[in-house]
Amino acid sequence: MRYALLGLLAQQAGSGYDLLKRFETTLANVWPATQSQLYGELGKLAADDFISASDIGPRGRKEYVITSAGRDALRDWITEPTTDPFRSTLLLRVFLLGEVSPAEAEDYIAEFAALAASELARLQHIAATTEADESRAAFYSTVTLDYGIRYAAMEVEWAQAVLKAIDRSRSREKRVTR
Amino acid sequence: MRYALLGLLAQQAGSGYDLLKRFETTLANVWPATQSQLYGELGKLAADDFISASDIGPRGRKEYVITSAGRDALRDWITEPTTDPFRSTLLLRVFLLGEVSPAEAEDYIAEFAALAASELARLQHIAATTEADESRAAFYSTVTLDYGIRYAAMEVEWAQAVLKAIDRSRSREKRVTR
DNA sequence: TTCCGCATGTAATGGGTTACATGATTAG
DNA sequence: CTAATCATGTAACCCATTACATGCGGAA
Repeated sequence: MRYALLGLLAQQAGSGYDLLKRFETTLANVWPATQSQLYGELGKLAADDFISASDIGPRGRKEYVITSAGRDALRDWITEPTTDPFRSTLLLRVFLLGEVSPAEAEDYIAEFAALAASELARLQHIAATTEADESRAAFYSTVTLDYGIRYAAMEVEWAQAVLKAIDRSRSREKRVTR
Repeated sequence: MRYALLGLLAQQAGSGYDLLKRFETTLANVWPATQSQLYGELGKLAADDFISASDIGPRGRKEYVITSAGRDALRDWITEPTTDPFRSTLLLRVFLLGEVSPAEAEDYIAEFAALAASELARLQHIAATTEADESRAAFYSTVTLDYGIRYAAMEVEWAQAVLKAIDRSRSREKRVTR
């Protein structure tokens, strides 16, 4: 969260409220966070002198700006190698799908396929309705969107492959039982 | 975590230590957890009567068994629709890659591509060296592995596409500056 | 008898989620 | 005047990570 906010402030200064709005339309897709968390983290960033409240406006509005120490910290963080521990309730459920009836398992996968397909459509819609911009920030924004699209497409294909495999093993079982 | 343990116990009873071993070789790939967490959760599951210590052996070993309440809870949970909030430090970094120099950005993606490729190789090796088994549990285990392979392959392709796009925009910039 | 593996836990800390809580401005 | 939006925060709780802590049993 820390670096999500620092990154948004590096692109453009603003208040917590501003950041919240920008956050929701951009980073929330790759890094969900709540309003509580955002304000809390802003306080900590300010305490560490990575950002500073440059101005206080109406309603106690604080305009935050990134400091040079903040910029340095951000750049260091961005180029650190990524080690994302992978954790998925979907795969946890799938792994345990042998514990429910074959019919329920099939339903579960089918439901997931539909969900993934609608997510794919949603992202493709965004890609289609966003016009290109020359900035580097915009470039990397489309690149992250592309990741999402490939991901969703992969999930749809996988789910369909699983459904086919379930069908195959069902007809095999029938043959044996007969 | 709760249901990961319940699921393992549904497949086969055992001690915390047993579960830890089984966990490491199976579910840890989709749901990382530590030994601390495992023992803590076992205590809570026992307090909720989802599991019970059927026997106490040497060294204070407790043999846990799933109860019928536990089985019911597990089945209910497995068939609940999946809503995985997606959170990725990779994509957070990529989104902010405009904040570092183009050369650093390219390096970062190239490094990631290599990482993803080695992960893909690792998973394909597992798939190649695991012989098939007829059980339903084994079927869903290969299905989760297949997801991992498709995922890693997708990441490799995506990273390569990004590298190509970076190259294209670099040569475009050269042309303009000239 | 000594070491490895079995076997179980506790404590501190940090991040995230949910819910609660309050109040000022401005547009209509 | 009144409702929507701007704007900021606090508190309780849960989950996960890291580090620490202890001790028995069996095999060589």
